[in-house]
Parts: sequence; C-alpha cells; structure tokens
Amino acid sequence: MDVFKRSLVLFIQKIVKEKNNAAVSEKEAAKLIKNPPDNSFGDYSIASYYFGKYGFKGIPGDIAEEIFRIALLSFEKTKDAAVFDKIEMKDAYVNFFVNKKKFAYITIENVLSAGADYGREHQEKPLKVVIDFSSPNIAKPFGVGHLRSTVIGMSLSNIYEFCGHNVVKVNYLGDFGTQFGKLITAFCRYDVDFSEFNKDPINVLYGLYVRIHKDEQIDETLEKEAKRRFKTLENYMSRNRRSIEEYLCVPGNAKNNVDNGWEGIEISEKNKGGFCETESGQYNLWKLFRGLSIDEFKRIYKSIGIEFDVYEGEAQSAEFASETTEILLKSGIASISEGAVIIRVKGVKTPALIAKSDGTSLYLSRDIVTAVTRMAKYSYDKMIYVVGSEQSLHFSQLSGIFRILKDNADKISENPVFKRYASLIDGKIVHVKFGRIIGMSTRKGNLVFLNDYIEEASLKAKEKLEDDFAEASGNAGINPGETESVALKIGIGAVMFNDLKTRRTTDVSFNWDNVLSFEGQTGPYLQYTISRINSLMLRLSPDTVKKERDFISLNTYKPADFDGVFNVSEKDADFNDIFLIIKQISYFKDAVDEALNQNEPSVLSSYALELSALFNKYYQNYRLLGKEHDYIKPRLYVIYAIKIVLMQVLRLLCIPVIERM
RNA sequence: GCGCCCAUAGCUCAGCUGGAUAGAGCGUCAGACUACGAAUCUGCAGGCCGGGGGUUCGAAUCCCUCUGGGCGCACCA
Repeated sequence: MDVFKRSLVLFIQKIVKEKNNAAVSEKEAAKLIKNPPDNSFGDYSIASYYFGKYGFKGIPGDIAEEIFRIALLSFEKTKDAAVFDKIEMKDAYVNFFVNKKKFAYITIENVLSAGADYGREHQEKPLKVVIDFSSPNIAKPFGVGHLRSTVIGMSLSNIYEFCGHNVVKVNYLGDFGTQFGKLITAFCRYDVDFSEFNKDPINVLYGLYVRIHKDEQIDETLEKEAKRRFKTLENYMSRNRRSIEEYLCVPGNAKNNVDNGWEGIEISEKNKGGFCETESGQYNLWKLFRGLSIDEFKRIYKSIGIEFDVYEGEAQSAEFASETTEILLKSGIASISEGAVIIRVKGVKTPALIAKSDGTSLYLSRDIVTAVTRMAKYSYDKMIYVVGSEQSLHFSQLSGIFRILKDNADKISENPVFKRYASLIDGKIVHVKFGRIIGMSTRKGNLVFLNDYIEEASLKAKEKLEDDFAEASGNAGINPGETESVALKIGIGAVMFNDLKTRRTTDVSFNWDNVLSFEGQTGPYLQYTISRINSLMLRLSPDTVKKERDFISLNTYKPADFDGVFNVSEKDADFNDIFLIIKQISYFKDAVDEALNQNEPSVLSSYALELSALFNKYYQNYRLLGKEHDYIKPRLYVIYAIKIVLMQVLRLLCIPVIERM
C-alpha cells in the first residue's frame, strides 16, 4: 500500500474511533477507499454511505460533509508532509486529489527500484498449493479444450508463486479407465499400419479410437470385450500393489510410482497377437500407448512454454481404489446399491458412485485416492482443479465426500493412516471451472488440434512480418533470419491470450477471425507495445538501454525530475495523460491480488490491455524525440516503468515477450 | 423432471463483494505515416444492461418469476 492510501486508512481508523470508539482493521478501512471513475473526481474517494454502520448519523450528504470537515482540518495539520493537494466534497463523496509530483515520484521509484521483481510478494506463512491442470487423456490428440485448462492453470501457478506461495504443478493424465480397454480392443481387432504407427503413433491411436467408437454402435460385442480387457488390466496392475497404508507411510513418497518407460517394448505385425492374448502383453500395450502419448505431450508443452513439477496418472491411484472402497464400506460411509458402491452426499441428489458392480474403479474413486495420497505427499493447504464447468457435479461430490470423512473420522478406525490424511482435506479442494469453447472446428469441420491452431496463427504472423519487410517500415524491426521464431512467439501469444482474456466462467464462442486477429484486445497488441517501448528507448537514450543496470540504479533519480512535468499549464500539456499512466501502474498490485483472490487471470489481461492502450495513446499524441534532456528524462522513467510492469504481466499470463517484432 | 451456469452496442467481451455519467475491442463511416514502429492513434454512429416484479436513499450488480440458450443428472472420464 502506498503512502497516499495508507494515510487515508489511518484517517478512517481515526474518525471511526473518535465517533464510535471502535477499531477498524486496516483491511476493512482499505475497502472503504475507492478509485473514482473519473479523474475529475480526484484520485481516491470515500463514500459516506458506508459510514452509517460506524455510528455516523443522518443522510449521506450530511455524513459526507462531516467527514469532509474533519478531513480538511486533519490534513491541514500535516501540511509539511502534504500528500494531498486538494480535498473536495461532491454529492455523498469526499474526494482526495494527490500531490501529483509526489505520487509520480514514489510510484515510479517503487517500480524501478524493484526492477524485474516489482510486485513480487513474500509470505510469512506461504500456502502450499497443488494446482492440477491440463490433464489430457492419453491416446487422444491434445485438443483446444485442454488448452484452456493448461493456460489458465499455468497462469494461476505463476500468480500464486508471484504472490509468495509454494506451488506444485501437477499434470494428472487420463491414463486409465474403460477407454483403454477400448483402445486395446481396437488395436487387437483391427489391422494396424505399423509403418504409419512408427511415424505418427498418436494419430494412428486416435484413428483406432474413433473407429471403435463408431463400430460399437452396431456391434455390441466390442463394448463387452473392451470392459473385459479393462478388467484384466486393472487386475494385473493391482495384483502386486502395496497397501495404501504402506504407501502413505513411506516418507517423502513424492516419486511418481508409475514407470513411464516403454523403451523395451517392440511391437510389429508379427508379434502383435502375443500382446493381445496375455495379461502382461496387454499391460505392455497400455504402457506403450501411455509412454508414446506422454512424449508427445511433453513436446507440445515445451513448444508453448508450459512445464509441470509432476506427472501423475489415474493408473497410480487405481492401484489403491479397491482398497479405499473397502475402507469406506467397512466404516459405513459407503453403501451398496444395485451392486455398485455409492456414497450419499448432503446437498447433492445424485449418489456418488465409487465402484462399479463389476468391482472396477471409477473416475471419482480414483480422485478420492489422489486427494489423499497428495495430502500425504505435499500437505497442501489448497488443491486447485482447473477443469471445465461440466464437471461441477463431480467436484461437489468429491468435496462432499471429504466433508463426510472429516465428520465421521472416528468410524475409519481400522485404517488410522488413511483416516489421518483423509480427514485433513475438507475445505481445501477448489474447483476452478471454466466455460466451454463453442463452435470450435477446423475449416473442414472437425476437432481442432493444438498444433494446427498455433501453426495457423504463426503462419499469419509470418505473412505480416514479411509484408513489413516489403514496406521497409520501421528500421527498428527484426532481422529476416528471425522471422520464424518471432512469428511463432506471436502465434503463441495470440492463442494463449485468447483463452485468458475473458472471465473463466463465460463460454467462449470460438471464431477463427478473433484468434487470428492481432489488433485491438489481443496478445500481439501487448507484445507490440513492449517492442515499441524498446525501440523508443533505444532512440531516446541508447546509452541507458545498453546500461540498464545503471539506469535503474536511481543514482540520479529525484523528485525534482517531475517538476517539468507537473508544473506546466499549457493547454496542450501532457501531464494529465502521464498521470493516468502512472495511476494505472500503481494499480498493478491490486490487479495481481484480485487475480489471485478470484483465481481469475483475466483480471491481469484487462489490466495489461488498459496499460498498453494508455501508452500507445500517449506515444501517438506526444512526440519525445528531439526534445531537450530535461523534458525526456522523467518521461523515459515512466516509459521504462511501463515496460517492467508489462513484461511482468505477460510472464504471468504465459505470453512470450518479444524484444522486437 | 431436478440441479448448476449464462443473457450488457451489429459481433466478441469488461463492469457484478449494491454507489458518481454503463465502458473497451472488432466491424461501419470519416480522418492521421517524406517526424520516436500504422500490429498504432483521432473522431462519428451504435444501449428500456433479455421481460416482469421485489429489497434499498440507490440495482447491470442482490432476491423471486418468466422467456431464451448452455451444461450436468449411478456403473464414461
């Protein structure tokens, strides 16, 4: 909190104390201070409406007048430290106008002195936050729906870390379930083109998956076979498992216990039959499909700058699913209904199904296990699932089950280790849901794969770059040799920002023209703004850019630098526009906090667009080149501060920064 | 049928823990490059905030209801 807001907080605390003899917390007082919608209403304001509950009597206008009179006296007394130039009353508001010069100096100093760390927070007691995101299904291409989870999850991870918390980024792969029975069935029943399989395994697997889905509509033996093969797989995998108690007791058991390796597995036309007939053969098929998919995912993640701390999979939780079901049945928390095992959750009508009547596990039962084993591994304070809103029911069941486990912990007496971790989870699961992407299709009408998506955007960026070469516009641009890499960054920026610019919960209607637009409220607009700042700084002051370290050392930075900005009063003076920029810079930390509190990266997207727009307007309307040093200097500080803040936001939003484009 | 989410300018969206005059971008139209990068900027037009009711000094924001749309609702994930 800056000195200006702090002095208002103290003021509010003082007047409430005098009026009501009651203490108001700093946080509560800060909430009473608003940023007015328009500059003409000042820089901070206090609305009298809120003061009724603090013992102020009368209509809002009267209360405002009372507060106004006290404020005048109160801030008159501290005039040497004058933080406010003017205090006004308008309707029911008391408006405070900051001393612009002081505000500018302090705000910019905060940014420049912290540099690349500006806004980073330190927590005395950081939270341990597990963020589960992306979580694609194996053997299906990485689609755009997964991209939304990936981008939001990665951005939230960045934001939590930036705010000083400890984050574990988990990719929970959909590597289990009846779908694998189907995939193995398809692989065994249909002819497989092995030369194609060796070249592009994911595509071949996807083809098999699509084909069996279609065929099982007319041939019901396929589904039976798939279920049988899945049961075989699950039985094989759980035969030599450890007990969950043993697993949870191993200290630091954070290691992924499912082996990703698949190198030893050689498959061809000739030996395919052997894989299909034996238990171990089918297990190896599963391992192969899984391993190939993970390699593909990792390649994609790397290309768009995403990384995880841990890869987990449903399979490793499936290991403990039947035992967990047993525990819940014995303790009377779960019951049997129509042959399946269910738990009734308060407030949720649909019973939570944790085991099928054939005894195999379900998504929900595996998620119960996962939440418990993660508690043992990480002792999380919060576990965030970044998953589409269509799974709301699933997560309300999951949360509800852990409420039951906490309230009925005494009933889980036969397994104290499970009990210990399971009863800690209530209230810590957060479903960060997001809306669907509507109307998503290729121009041909099929599912869009992420690869195509970024490729289309990059291609368009490349065309644009080449047009710019042809026009020879702007000699601060890039070298022709950099075209490919810059175009890729622009493409990524466009695609990522498209998923982060709207509020999570709104369904976004997909449209190629929007994604492939690089103008207006887009990622490339933000990237362009930074490039432009770089170019401007280079022209204005080549030395300071070469020696950025000296520039931000603030050796020569002083309040008087802003005299020339705010002491003039010509009609066309730029000080109002500069001041707007500085105010926007000062809101950065508020934006980060809000993004964190709401788990909503789009707060930062809006912030960045606003800051960029202010800069671009300023840039267009006031020319700096050719002005004298004293004129340029304070403005250069401000511009450099914009760059620092903007780069920080882009990093938080997973958008590549481009030095020149 | 039950539950959850959504409805703001032609289009895509902000604004929603109630507060000052509902804002951007795109698109349309009219402008600005022999001057710091035109992926930019300036300006015009465009709104009973889906309809109705309620709470309140005050409602796009909270509650109820209707309409229209999306999603989910036990052996898929």
